[in-house]
Amino acid sequence: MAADDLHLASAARLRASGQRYTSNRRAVVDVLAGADRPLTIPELLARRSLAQSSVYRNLAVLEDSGVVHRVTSTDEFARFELAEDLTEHHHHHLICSTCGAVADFTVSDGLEDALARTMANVAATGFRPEHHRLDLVGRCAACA
Amino acid sequence: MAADDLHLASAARLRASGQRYTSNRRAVVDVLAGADRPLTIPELLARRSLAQSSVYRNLAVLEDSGVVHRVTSTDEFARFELAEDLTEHHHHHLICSTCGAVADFTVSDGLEDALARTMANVAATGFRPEHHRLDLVGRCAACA
DNA sequence: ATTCGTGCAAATAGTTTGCAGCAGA
DNA sequence: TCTGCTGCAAACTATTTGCACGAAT
Repeated sequence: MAADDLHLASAARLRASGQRYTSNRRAVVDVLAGADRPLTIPELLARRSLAQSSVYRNLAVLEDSGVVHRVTSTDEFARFELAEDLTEHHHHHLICSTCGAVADFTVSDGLEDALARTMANVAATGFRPEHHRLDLVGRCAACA
Repeated sequence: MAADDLHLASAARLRASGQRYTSNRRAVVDVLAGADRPLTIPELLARRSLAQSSVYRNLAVLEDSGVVHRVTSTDEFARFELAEDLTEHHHHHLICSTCGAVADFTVSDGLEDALARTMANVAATGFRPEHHRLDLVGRCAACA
């Protein structure tokens, strides 16, 4: 997706939630769009000088509006990435069990289909699946 | 696995790490063995009256020794369960996106095989997979 | 006797929030 | 103008740690 379309789509989702697409929020989306993996707040602040509290607040707003997605790792930092339907890139995460680093990866369509079938089956138990989370946990190149 | 064998195996793993199997640690293993899902520290404390700091410290020791496993959800609480090779019950988690509740579930052997093949493929990239994590995120019965 | 575990209370750190000033509709 | 965003600093909360005492070898 082109950068302009991304911002247009982000603005639309915020507007749908009664929120504005301010320059700070645009900056957050920009930084996340330029990363090839989910970013922590310190990483985000290192790439764009913003008030920490505004970043926390804006990420919460962006998450509520479905523009960004929160990723959980093994360390104490929350990580954020753009929603998959904005990037049009369904992917999963490699998570380092030692340092908590997160990288993106994809799997075959066949496996994704199998996952989708599994989700449909579980729906019978009273649980309403929204999406799945397939992570590979192990040692990253730096920690191996 | 019988309760006695579980404690025997737990004691052996701790000893291998140069740690003792104290009554507090045994109590933690007991409580986790009696739960059908990962427990938070508050939940653990509610089931057995222990000092909070000891529970945190003992869970860290038990995790290092491979007796318990830490589970991450969407809320701010860490959750703990017995290691799969102690319970002999490979499973995955249903995670509520609203309240963070976690429940266990299993998938077909076919899907597990496909996951194993995927893990083998990713190994080529410099990442050394240790295990996979397949979670279904959605609304639990209480939050639906 | 010496090493390690325990429990209380204090410290730490990621995240959230109150508030006064500013900006956009 | 009026609502809501911003940024600073203070508050909040899960988790960690210092320390003195007790238990185990």
